[in-house]
Amino acid sequence: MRPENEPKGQTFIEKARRAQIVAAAVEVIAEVGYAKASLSAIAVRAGISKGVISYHFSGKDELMVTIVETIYGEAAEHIVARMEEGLGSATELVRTHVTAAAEYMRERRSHVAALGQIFANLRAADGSPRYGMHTSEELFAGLERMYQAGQASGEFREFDTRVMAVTHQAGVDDMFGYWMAHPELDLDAYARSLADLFVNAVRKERR
Amino acid sequence: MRPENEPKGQTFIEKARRAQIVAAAVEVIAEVGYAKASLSAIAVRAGISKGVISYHFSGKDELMVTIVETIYGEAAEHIVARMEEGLGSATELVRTHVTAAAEYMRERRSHVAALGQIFANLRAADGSPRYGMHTSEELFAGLERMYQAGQASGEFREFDTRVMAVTHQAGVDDMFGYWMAHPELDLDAYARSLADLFVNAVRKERR
Amino acid sequence: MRPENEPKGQTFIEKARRAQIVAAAVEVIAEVGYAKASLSAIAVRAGISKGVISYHFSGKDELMVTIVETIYGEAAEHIVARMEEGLGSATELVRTHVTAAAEYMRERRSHVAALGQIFANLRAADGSPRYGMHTSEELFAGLERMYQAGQASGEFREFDTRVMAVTHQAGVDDMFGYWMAHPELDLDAYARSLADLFVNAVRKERR
Amino acid sequence: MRPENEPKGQTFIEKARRAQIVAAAVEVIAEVGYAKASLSAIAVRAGISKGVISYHFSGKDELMVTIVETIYGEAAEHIVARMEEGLGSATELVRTHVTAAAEYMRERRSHVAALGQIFANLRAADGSPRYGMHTSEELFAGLERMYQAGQASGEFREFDTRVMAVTHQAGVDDMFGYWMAHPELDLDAYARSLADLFVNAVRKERR
DNA sequence: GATGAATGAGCGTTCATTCAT
DNA sequence: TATGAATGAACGCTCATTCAT
Repeated sequence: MRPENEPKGQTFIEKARRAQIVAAAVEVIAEVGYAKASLSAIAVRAGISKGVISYHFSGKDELMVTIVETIYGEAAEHIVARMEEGLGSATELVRTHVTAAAEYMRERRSHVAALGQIFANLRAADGSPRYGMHTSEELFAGLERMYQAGQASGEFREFDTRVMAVTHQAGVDDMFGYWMAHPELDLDAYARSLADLFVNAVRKERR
Repeated sequence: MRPENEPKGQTFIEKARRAQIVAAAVEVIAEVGYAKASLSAIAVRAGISKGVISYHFSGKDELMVTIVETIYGEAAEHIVARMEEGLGSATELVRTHVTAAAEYMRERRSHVAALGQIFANLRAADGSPRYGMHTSEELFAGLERMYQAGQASGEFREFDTRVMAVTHQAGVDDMFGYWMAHPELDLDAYARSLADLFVNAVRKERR
Repeated sequence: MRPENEPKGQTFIEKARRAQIVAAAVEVIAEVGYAKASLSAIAVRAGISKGVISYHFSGKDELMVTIVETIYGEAAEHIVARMEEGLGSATELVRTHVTAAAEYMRERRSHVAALGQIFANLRAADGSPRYGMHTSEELFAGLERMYQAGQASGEFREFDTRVMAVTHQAGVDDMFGYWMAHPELDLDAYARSLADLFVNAVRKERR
Repeated sequence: MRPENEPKGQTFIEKARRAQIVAAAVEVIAEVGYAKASLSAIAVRAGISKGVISYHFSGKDELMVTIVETIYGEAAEHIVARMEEGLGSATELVRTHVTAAAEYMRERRSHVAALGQIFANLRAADGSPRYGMHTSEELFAGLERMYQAGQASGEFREFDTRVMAVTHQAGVDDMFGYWMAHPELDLDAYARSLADLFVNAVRKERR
C-alpha cells in the first residue's frame, strides 16, 4: 500500500534501492536460474530483508519487468552508440552491430544471462509468455532496416530481410550462449567470424 | 521397492506407461511452461494418478531427461533420414537440414516447444544447467562436418565452421520460435529463405 | 491438482477427513476468532499437517463455506424436526422455534459461535460480504410463512411479517450471544421469555 | 518519544489529526471489512503517511477503541437528545428510541457498519473479544430502565425486562443490517413497524 | 510532528516426494 | 502396479510496528 511507482516520483534513495535490488536479482538469476531465484535468495544477496523487495516493487513480476527494461535499455544504448560512431556502409553496420553486442556481453555477462532466463520463463497473468518473439518486433524492425538500407545502397543482394533479421539476432544470442559454455573462447574472433558469415550471406556477388 | 529403471528390464506395459507420461508432460510443458508443469498437472493430463509418475520415474528430473532424449532421438531420426535420402552436394545437405527441421517442427510443435522449456530450465543437482551449449557438442560436431565436407569438396569457402554450426542451429531454433509467435507464417518459405542465407554465407565466390 | 470435490465422488476416508478438519476449524474459530483462525492453527488442532487442508479443500474459502453449510444444515435439521413434532398452532410454532434454537445452541455452542464469526468476516473475491442478510432470504421467508399462517388462522393480528421475521431471528441470535457472555444464564427461561415476547407482539387482542 | 496519549494533553492539532484518522478508518472498515482495513489502507484514505497513525495512536488496537468510543458517544448523544425532547410515556420512549436509532443509522451508515465490524473482530491481548454482550451492560441497563418505567407506570405488563432489552437492541441492530442489504427499503416504515412490535410485545392487555 | 524506509513474523498456497494399502 | 493420502519445505505476499531523519 504505497504510492504508485511513477519514475517521476522516485526519490534518490528509492532509485538507489531499486537499482540495488535489480542488481542482486540479476546476479542471482544468472547464477541459479529463474526458478530458484526466489525473493528470499535475492534479498539475501542484496543484504536486505525480504519485505524490502515487496516495498519497492509491487511484486515479483514488476521486479522482473524492471530488470528486462533496465538491461534492454542499457544494451540498446551501448549498441546504438557504437553504431552511430561508425556510421559507415551497411556492411560496416552489420559488423559493428555484432561486435558491439559482443562487447556488451563481455562487460555484462550476468545481465545477458538473466535476460535470457526471464525471457524463457516470465509469463503474464493469463499464462502466456511475457516476452519472446512477439515482443521483439522493434528489435527485428531495426535490424531489418539495416539490411534494407544495404539493399537500397546496392551493397546487398535481394533476400528476405525479416528472416535475416531474426537469424542475425539468433546468431548473436547464441554467440553469447556458446561463449558462456566455453569461457576460454576468443569472443572477438567469434564475433568477427559471425559478422563475416552475415556479410557473406547478404552481399551482392561480384560478377 | 522395484528394480532400477534399466531400459533392458522394461516390460511392454512399462514402456507404454512411460511413453504415455512423457506425451502428457510434453503437452503440459508446451502449454503452461516449465515452471507450472507440475507432476499433478501432468498426471491429470495423462488421466492417471500422481503416484504413477513417481513409480515409473525416479523423480521429476528423470522424467525431464527422458523427454529430452525421446524428442532428441525422434528429431534426429527424422532429420538424418531426410538427409540420407538426398545425399547430394554439401549445399544440398545444408538446404535439406533446414527443410527437414522445419518439417519436424510442423509435425511436432509441442515437442519442440517443450524441449526449449526444459533446456532453459532443467538444472543438475549442483545447480548448473543440465542442458545447453555444453551438451550440444555432438550436434555442433555433426553440423561442422557437414560444412567441412563442403569446404573439402570445394563448394564452400574458408570460414570458421564451428561458428557456422552454432549459428546454423541458432537460426533453425529461432525459425521455430518465430513461427510459434507468428503461426500464419509460411514456414516452408521461411526455411527456404533461411537455407539460402546459410548457403550464400559459405559458398565459394565466383571469380 | 486433484479431482473436483463432488460430494458424490467422496470416499469414506475423504469424508471423514473433511469432517475432522471442519470440526477442528469450528473449534479454533470459536475460540480465537476468525482473524486468528489460520490454516496452521486449524491443522495443529486437528493434529495434521497444514498441507492436508489444502489437499481436501480447494482453499480456505471452500473450508469456510463448507463449515457454514454443514452447521446450517445441522441446525435446520434439528429445528425443523422439533417443529414438525409439535405441528400445533402458529403460536405454538413460534414458541417451538425459539425453544428448538435454544436447544441446538446448548448442544453446539462452538458451532453457533463459529458461524457468527464466518458470517461477520468471510468475503467474496470481489470484497463483498459472502454471507449476511442478503443470503438469509430463505430463512426469513420461512419465518415469514410461519407468522403469515398465524395471521391467516386468525391467531395473529396484522403486522409487517418481514420485520417480524428479521426481528425474530435477531432475537434468537442475540439470545445465543447473551448466553455466551453470561454462561450462568438459564437458557430455557430466556427462551421462554423471548417466545412470550414474540407471541405477545403479534397475537390478536382480546376485545 | 512523546507524552502519553492523555486526552488532557491533546493540542488542537493533535485532536484534529486523530479525528481525521478515525474518520478515514471508519470509511475503510465499512467498505472493505475489518480484516482488510490495514493501517496502510487507512493512511492512504486519510492522505497521510502510515507512520502518522503510529504516532498518534499507540497501535491499531488503540485506534479501534477510539473509533468505538467516538461512534458510541455520538450515537448515544443523538438518541438521548431525541428521547429527552419527547419525554412522553414509556410507550412513546420505546418508539422514540427505535426511530432515533433509525435516524442515526441513515446519517451515519459507515459509522454503524464499522462499529459492527470492530465489535465482531477486535480482541484483547488475551484473545478474548474486546467488545460484545459483556461490554454492553450499560446499554442494556438503560433500555431495561425504560421498560421498567413502563411497568411501574402501568403501561406495560410483567415480563423479563432484561430479555426485552437485549431483544430490543438486537432488533434495532438488525434493522440496520437489513437496510444495508436492501437499501431500497423504507427505513422509517421499518422503524415504525419494529416499534409497533415492541410496544405490542409489552403493553398491558385491555380487559 | 511527520515521513518513508525497513523489518520480520505469519499468512494461504503449491508441490515433489513418500508411503500404506 | 497403481492409488490416494499425507507431508513439509519453500514460495510470494501482507502487515503492524519501529526508527532515523
